[in-house]
Amino acid sequence: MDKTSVPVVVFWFRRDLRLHDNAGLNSALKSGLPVLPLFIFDKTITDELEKDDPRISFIYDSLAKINKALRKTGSSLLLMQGTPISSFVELTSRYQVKRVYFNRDYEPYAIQRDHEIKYYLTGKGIDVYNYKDQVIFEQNDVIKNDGTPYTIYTPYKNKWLQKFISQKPVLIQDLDEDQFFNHNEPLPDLNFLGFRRSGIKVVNYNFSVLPTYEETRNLPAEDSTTYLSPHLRFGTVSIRQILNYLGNQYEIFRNELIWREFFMQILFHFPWTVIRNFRSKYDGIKWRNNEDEFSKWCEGETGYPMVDSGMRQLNLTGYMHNRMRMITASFLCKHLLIDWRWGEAYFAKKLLDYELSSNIGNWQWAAGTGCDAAPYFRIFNPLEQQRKYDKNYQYIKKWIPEFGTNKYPDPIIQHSFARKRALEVYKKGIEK
DNA sequence: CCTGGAGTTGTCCTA
DNA sequence: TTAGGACAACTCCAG
Repeated sequence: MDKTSVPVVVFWFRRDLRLHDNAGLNSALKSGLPVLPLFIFDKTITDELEKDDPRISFIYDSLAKINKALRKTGSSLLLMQGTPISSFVELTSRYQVKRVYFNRDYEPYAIQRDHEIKYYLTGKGIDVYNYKDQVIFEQNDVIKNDGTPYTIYTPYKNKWLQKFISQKPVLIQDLDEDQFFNHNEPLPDLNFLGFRRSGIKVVNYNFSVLPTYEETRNLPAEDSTTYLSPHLRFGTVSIRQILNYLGNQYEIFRNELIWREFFMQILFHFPWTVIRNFRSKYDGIKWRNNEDEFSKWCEGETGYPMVDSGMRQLNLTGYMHNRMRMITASFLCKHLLIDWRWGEAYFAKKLLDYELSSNIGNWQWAAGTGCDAAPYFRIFNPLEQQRKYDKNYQYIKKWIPEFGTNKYPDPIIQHSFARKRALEVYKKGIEK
């Protein structure tokens, strides 16, 4: 194919699937050259997923929306498939690419990928520009006075807020629609790309629950969470716009957004925690790792309704209420003594909002191995949690239709026995 | 360098 | 019925 004669700059969409308030895209549009919008279905990632993974469907739908808006400007999205490097080899052979723009991503794989792409492009004389977009504060923006990263949430949050409040209000920029590259690339359909549509759907986020969020956020039956997380994961919303919208209200909810950035900077500074305990002190724990018990946990067949209901919500919808995530995770690590990495991997496969940094951080928290983690002797009692947070069995009955009949299994383990055993195994694991 | 206060989300037992 | 301490001491962080 002949190289088009028009010089272009490329904006590479990754986890920022929106046209509005997109830092890298806005800068590309100001470059003075027409912007070619690009998305790559990265084989290294998608080959590990099921063909009908609901997250692929969501990405595709988000891209289709972007494409529809681009069509009105006389442009369209270029969708490629393969490894990022092979895609850029092809792209630079087809277009006169002058610059490539993208937003920064802090996961170990992404850092490595972006490094390689930048090396390849700059070698061809193409300039690469990247931007902070998915967080308010990244990397070393919020660090201690001695220059090292925080590992405890509360002081991190205090510094985060101090910086956030003292910075100038963020201006949300309008999109310059005349600056897109004029072309007409048809968007291939999902099946053509080798995927199938999933029955599981990402729902829209809902801020109408915020006024009661503080009182009801721990009651899974109330369903009073925002469902914002998958949108933050894939960047269909802008974190700046959300914080602008919140203002000084809804402090408890805002804290959750700060947790997100806390764990992102933990992963950035301590990438090895993806596979290793944050605190090596806990490396000696002898996990039982019983496969039969693990699959019962996965399927929601442990006989503990407060565990099983959460797992079934996850399996059926791709969501799990936050309170249930804590209970199911604690049960796996403490009651069953199964390595947190097994649970982490299962959540990674199933959660629509799966975010490496939060998943690792929170699983290590539940296991007691993480930074700022729950003390190991803090063992959730699923019955106590039910009395506190689902006392009318509303949530349980919603997700376990056979609850209360003889079809529902007996508990696979007795609580007081499991509790004692966990205390012993942990204690032994941390002995010097 | 030293010091003291604090640390997301619990549970169980005893008085 | 309810309040308080034990769980086990440790590390982090600011002054």
